[in-house]
Amino acid sequence: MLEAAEAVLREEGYAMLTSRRIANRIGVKQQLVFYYFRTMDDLIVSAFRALAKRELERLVGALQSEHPLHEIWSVCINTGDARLIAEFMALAHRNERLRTEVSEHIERMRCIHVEALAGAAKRNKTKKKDLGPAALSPLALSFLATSAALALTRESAIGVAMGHAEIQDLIGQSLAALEPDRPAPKPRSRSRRT
Amino acid sequence: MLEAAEAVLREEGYAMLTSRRIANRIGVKQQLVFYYFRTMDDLIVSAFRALAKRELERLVGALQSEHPLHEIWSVCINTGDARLIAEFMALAHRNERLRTEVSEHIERMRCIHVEALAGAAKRNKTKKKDLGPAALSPLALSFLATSAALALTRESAIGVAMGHAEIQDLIGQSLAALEPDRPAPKPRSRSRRT
DNA sequence: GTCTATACACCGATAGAC
DNA sequence: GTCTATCGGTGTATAGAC
Repeated sequence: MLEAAEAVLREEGYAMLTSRRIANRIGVKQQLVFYYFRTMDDLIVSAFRALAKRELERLVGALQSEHPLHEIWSVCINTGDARLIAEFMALAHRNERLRTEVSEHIERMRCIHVEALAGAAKRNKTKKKDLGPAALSPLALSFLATSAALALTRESAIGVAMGHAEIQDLIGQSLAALEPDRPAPKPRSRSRRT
Repeated sequence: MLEAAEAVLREEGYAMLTSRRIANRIGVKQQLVFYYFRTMDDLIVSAFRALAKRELERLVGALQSEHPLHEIWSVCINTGDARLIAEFMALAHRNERLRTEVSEHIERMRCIHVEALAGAAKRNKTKKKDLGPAALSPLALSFLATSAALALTRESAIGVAMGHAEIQDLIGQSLAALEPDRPAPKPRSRSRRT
């Protein structure tokens, strides 16, 4: 049922997140939604909690990989699509409980990023001067990287690509500098400049 | 009328952007909305166009100031609040005409940013090595700065501040490096770390 | 231009049978 | 747990008088 809610949110937007549509999607009656969730607000908060839990699990999974920084970036850039995030953000502005959930989730994720970056920096105290733009504090780096990842997915979703290739290259180089035991340097297909 | 629509969008979200609410706000009957705009979709597109025009005018105004880069950053960071942007982004995912308007607006703004940064870089070819993280291509710099500005306002709107002070410092230093004829180096009030 | 009147669909939520 | 029945409210949109 939360899956159905998430699908409606992603595909049709929060204005269409109604008890009837959710019920239809799983083949039950509309009133049953109010048996499991007292109000639509409760449902929304639960749906976000499920999404946040999933994302957190992906992130801790990435931490245990051989190249955690590369994995974390992959999680950021392949995050549940931009539409869903946009819907939850818009909802969070007017739903106090959701707002709290979202901000706590962001802070939790950022803490994990910072720890991973700090760990990589410690393992990497040799020749600091070759890091280039990656020579920032873990906190600043985490913020910039997640901002860029969100902007990349958001703009891709609406058909903007200007500068994306440059940013992908930049991130790739920074990752290689921070986590040098290279995991297959795949050749980059240069997307067109706009 | 477009002002009323924007106010509803900002304050109540796109689900509440109805002909009745807009009409109420300006003291007319609901049906009059459909006299000026054939459908609600038309109204939404017109409302975004008005916002985009306003933003563009602010930006070209900033270009003519004495410290264009500092002014442009000020425009980015004081952009129409995060809620409104979130609503238009969510709408753009399911409204083809709005999607086109939004992506064209983003590209237009980015082009202007790039030109301003390229101009500053040309005026600034002395000692490139002190630029720090600001020694990136104009395109990459523009992308990172706007991403960061959006993330700062978005997170502030929902009560997240982790890392914001660091990023503001970083931007401030980069601006000072790129546009050194200093415009009153105001002392930064250090916000609490979270 | 602005209004009245109106059609018709959908919404959240409750009460109560099975 | 899932259903039927039902409430009052709100939505987009059209037709037509003034």
